Amino acid sequence: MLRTQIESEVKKALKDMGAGEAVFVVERPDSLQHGDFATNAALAAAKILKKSPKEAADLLKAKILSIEGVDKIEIAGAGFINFFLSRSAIKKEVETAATDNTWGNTFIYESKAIMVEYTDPNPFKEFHIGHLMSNAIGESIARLLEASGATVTRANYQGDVGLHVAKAIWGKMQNPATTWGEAYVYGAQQYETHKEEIDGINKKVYERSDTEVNALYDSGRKTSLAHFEGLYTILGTKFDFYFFESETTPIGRALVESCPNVFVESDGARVFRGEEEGLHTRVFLTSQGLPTYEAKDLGLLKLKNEKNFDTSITITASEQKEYFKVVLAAAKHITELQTIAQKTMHVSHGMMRFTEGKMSSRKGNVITGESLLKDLTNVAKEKMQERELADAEKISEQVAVGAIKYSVLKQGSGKDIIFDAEKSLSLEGDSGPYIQYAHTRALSLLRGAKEASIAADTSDMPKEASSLERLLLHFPDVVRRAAKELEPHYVTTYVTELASEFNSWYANERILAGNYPHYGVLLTQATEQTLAKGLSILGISAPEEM
RNA sequence: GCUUCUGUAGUUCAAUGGAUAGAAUGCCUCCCUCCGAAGGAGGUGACGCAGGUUCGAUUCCUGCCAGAAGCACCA
Repeated sequence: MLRTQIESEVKKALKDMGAGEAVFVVERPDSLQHGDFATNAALAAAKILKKSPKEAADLLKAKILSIEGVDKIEIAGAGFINFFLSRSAIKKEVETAATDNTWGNTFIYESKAIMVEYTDPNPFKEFHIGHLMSNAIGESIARLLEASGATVTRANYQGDVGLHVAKAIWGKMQNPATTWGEAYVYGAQQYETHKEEIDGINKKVYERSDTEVNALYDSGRKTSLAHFEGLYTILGTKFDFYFFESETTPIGRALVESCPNVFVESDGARVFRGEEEGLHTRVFLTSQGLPTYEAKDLGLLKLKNEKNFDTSITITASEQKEYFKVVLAAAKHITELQTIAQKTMHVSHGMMRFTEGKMSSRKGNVITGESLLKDLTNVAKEKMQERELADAEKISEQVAVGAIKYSVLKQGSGKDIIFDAEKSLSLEGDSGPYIQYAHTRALSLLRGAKEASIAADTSDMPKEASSLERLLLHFPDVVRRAAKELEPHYVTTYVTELASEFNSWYANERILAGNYPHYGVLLTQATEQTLAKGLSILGISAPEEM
C-alpha cells in the first residue's frame, strides 16, 4: 500500500536525523493541491531537534531519497511535506479498484473471532426506531470487522420475560384483535389501574401455571419473533445466535447466589458495591429474591462464554454506559466470568431523539420501525413511477432502508440523532439514495459501454490524473481507519464524497463518446466497485436500477 | 449533588494539534436537441464563553454557561 510505504520511508528518514521517536501521520491532505499524501513529520521532529519547522522539513526531505510511485515531494505551509503520486501509481490503484474484489479490505483483525451483539428488541413490544438504529450500527460494525479479516458472529439478546410481557398479555386479553405491539401499549397505559391483575399474570408467566396465559405467551412470543425475522430480512441482517432473558434469568440468579462476598446484602436485596472502583452500587437480586437486568446480564455473559471468540462487542444506547461498567466490574469478581469479562467491550451510541423530546413505548409516542420504513418506501415508490422498473416494490424498500441507515451512520457515535420525520422522508442531497443513485448511474453507463463494445482499459488514458482517480485511491485507508475506531461514519463520509466527485465528473465529461472512452469506462467501473463496496460495508443495498 | 456524553452556517452533520474550517439542507441565480436532473455549476452563511499548554488549539487541559443521559430493587 502506498501510504504505508511512504510512512516507513519517513520513519527511516526521521531515525537518520535523530528524531526517531517523533509521532507523525501520513494522511490525505485537505486539498489535492497539497498532493496525494502529506505528513506533519517535520513539524513533530522540529520540537525534538529544536529547529524551526522549515529547517526540519528541509532536512527531512533531503533524507527521503525516492519512494516507488511518488513523483514529487514538496515542502509547503508551516512545514508539511507533500507527496505527489506518479501517473502510473494512480493508474495501478484505479485498475485494482476496478478489477480486484478484495479492494478496500484490510487485515487489522485478521484471524480474530468476534461476536457482535446488537438490535436487541423485546418480543411482545414494538420494534421502534431505536432498534433500527442499533441494527444499522451493529450490522455496519460487523461488516467492517469482516472486511478487516475477522470472523464475525452476530448475536441478538431479547427480553421474552418480565412485566412488559404481562402487560402485553393483559392487553391482548382485553382485545384479542389488536397486534402485540398495540396490546403492550394498552397494557402499559392501564397498568396503574389494573396493577393487581397484570402483576398476577406476570407471576403466572413466570410459573407457567395457567393454561390460558401459557397459550397466549407461546403464541405471542412466536408471532413477535417471526415478525422481527421479517424485518431482519429487509434490513439485511442474519443472526447466528439468539439469547433470551428466559434463559439468562436462572443462570444469573445462580451466579449471584453463589457469590455472597461479591453481592452483599443490603435492605434485603443483593447488591454489588461499585464505589471502590469509582462506580456506583447496583441491585442484582431484589429484596424479593428476583433477578434484575444486571443479574440476567451476568447469565448472558456465561451463555456467551460457551461460544468461541476472542472479543465480544455489545452495542447499546449510551444510557447503558455506566450500567454496563458496573456489570462488567462485578463479573470480573466472579471466577468463571473473569475471562469473558475481559474479552467484552461495550460500544455505545447516541439515542434517537425528537424535537418534542424522548420517546417511550409506554407512552405510545414511538415511531415504530415498520411505520417509518413503510412511509419511506412509499415516498421512494412515488419517485420511481416515471421509470419502468421490474421490481419497484423491492427497490423502493432498499432505498428506504438505505435512507434510514445512512442517516444513522453518517455521524460519529456518541452523539444523539435528532430525528426529523419530515426531513428523513426527503431522499435528496446528503443521503443514502444519493449514493445509490450515483451507483445506478455508473451501472447504466457500464451497460451502455457493453452495448457499444467499449472495453475497459488504459489504452487511451489521459496524461493528467483526475481528482476522481486521486480520490479513489484513498478508499482502503478510510476502511482501515473506520475498522480501527469502529466508526462506520468515516466510510459514509467518504462514499458521499466519492459519489459527488463522480457526479461532477460525469456532468462535465462525455464518457462513452469523449476523448478517452476506454479509460473512462475503467474509471466508471472502479467507482462503481468502490461505491458498492462502501455501501455493502454500511449494510446498504446497491440496487441496479432505481 | 455526583458521573458520563455533547456544544461548529438558520437547520442537520464532517474535519488523527497544523495549510483558505468541509458538506447537505434552506434561500438567490444558472444548466436537460447530449451516456439516468434522486443530478451538475455559482452565490449566501458557522468553531458557546474565559483562561492555560504549544512554534501553532475548533481539536488537548481547567473553569464557567447551555443541552442530554445515568446514579438501589424498571428494562
